[in-house]
Amino acid sequence: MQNQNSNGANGMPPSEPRRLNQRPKGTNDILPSESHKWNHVERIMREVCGIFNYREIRVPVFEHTEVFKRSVGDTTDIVQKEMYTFDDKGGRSLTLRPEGTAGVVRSFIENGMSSLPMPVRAYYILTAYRYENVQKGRYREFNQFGAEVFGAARPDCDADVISMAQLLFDRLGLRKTDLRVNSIGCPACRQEYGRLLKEHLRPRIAGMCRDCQDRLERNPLRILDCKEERCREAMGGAPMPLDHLCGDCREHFEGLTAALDSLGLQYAVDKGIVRGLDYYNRTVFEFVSGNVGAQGTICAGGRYDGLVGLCGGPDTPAVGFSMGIERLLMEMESAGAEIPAPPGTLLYIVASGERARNMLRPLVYKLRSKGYNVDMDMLGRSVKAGMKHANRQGAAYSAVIGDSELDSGSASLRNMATGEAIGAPLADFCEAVERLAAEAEADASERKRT
RNA sequence: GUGGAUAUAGUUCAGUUGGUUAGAGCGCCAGAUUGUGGCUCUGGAGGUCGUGAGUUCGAAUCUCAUUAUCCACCCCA
Repeated sequence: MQNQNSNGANGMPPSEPRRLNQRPKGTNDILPSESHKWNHVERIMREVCGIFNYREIRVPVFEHTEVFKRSVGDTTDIVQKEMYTFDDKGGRSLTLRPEGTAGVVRSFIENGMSSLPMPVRAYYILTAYRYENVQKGRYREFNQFGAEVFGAARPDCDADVISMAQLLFDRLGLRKTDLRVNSIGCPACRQEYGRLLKEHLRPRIAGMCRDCQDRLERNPLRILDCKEERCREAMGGAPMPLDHLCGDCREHFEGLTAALDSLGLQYAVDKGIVRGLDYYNRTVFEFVSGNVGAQGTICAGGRYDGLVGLCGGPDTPAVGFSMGIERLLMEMESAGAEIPAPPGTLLYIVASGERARNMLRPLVYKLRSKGYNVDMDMLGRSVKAGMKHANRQGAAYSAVIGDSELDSGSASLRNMATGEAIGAPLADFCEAVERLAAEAEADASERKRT
């Protein structure tokens, strides 16, 4: 068969020119027109974390593959089929982080943080990577915000962590997030529970889906999470982890609910919540909302008392959560949460003629170095087109400065909202602009108060 | 890994039973008598119709493959 075109032949991946301007599947550009939303959300996260005495931790985008295998769990889908794993040129197996906790725990151990005064509180805002099929609220590169507390075993601490997530939602304007809590017990009660569950399932397993048949031996807890109708039916009357906790775990869970009650937090006990990562024990919780398509879980967390020890550190209790920022933003969008607009242009100057441009260049820079958002024409547009651009850019004020202003030594500052213009001698133009800025600020804070 | 839908300008979309030079709104650029925005009017730029093959005298339109996007399952934030 003849093929004169070397690009895009049958079965070939997209041709090179096409790849050059197409982002990889499951990645997103955060455009200049929307980055202020991210900045807003991240700013509030940092504020709330500050209030709760968390400090930011930044960990590498990639780790030794073992770090994730060990902590996330060898049998999980994440490790088995979703990790971006590669060998570097030195033959080391590295993996792009599929979540945040593993790297934080590694760092906690490596940097001897267990000898710091407890509890150690840390938060992170990072990207994570999972090779999955893309759908609404689920991407291959995604952003996570998370918080971890090390060294506090009491259930109050679980409630403390949950209350931080709640305050964050409040401050982001999310009123309708449902908190669900559960306990999946410790390894001891889980072993006992696993036996009971298998007993319940053995006579019914034949009628259940393939996945659940596999799960029976590998990870029976996951069967609780299955959405297949026939499996849910078979699970009717099945024992639930929460009903078969050991004494200590029971006490811990009661301590948690008591603490949540005392904080006045609304929650529902949901015996069906399990976690997809192996490291959790005892407390697990989720914040759920219905506006992100099928991906309703906006925040998920729980306790992972065994993880630090499992990764080679001293036994250290820990709790934490993480949330997907993309999902959070979708949720805010549909909840109509207010997101403040980015700061706009105070003054846009239309420069007419080379003489004016030369005079204005340092003037604009001087105003900018004082902190004012002042802009001038960069394209040599006509006065009319320049005004049009000032309007589109949302400038509060505009000024036209050309030969006649230079000759008369005076320009006028035009209020773009009202159309009125006030005179400003070029000799103290900066002072006039500063006065306008002060007024605009006063107006803004006035408006905020009412 | 599985299933469904979709792919035409920067963007949102039209495009008849296959027929000549593929259109519109918005956006962008420019103009509507001297150097002043928003409204209106006029003009302009911008498209190998996702890619590759096939059927046909002729394909944006029909067939197949492929890639991508969206949604759902699985799983998860």
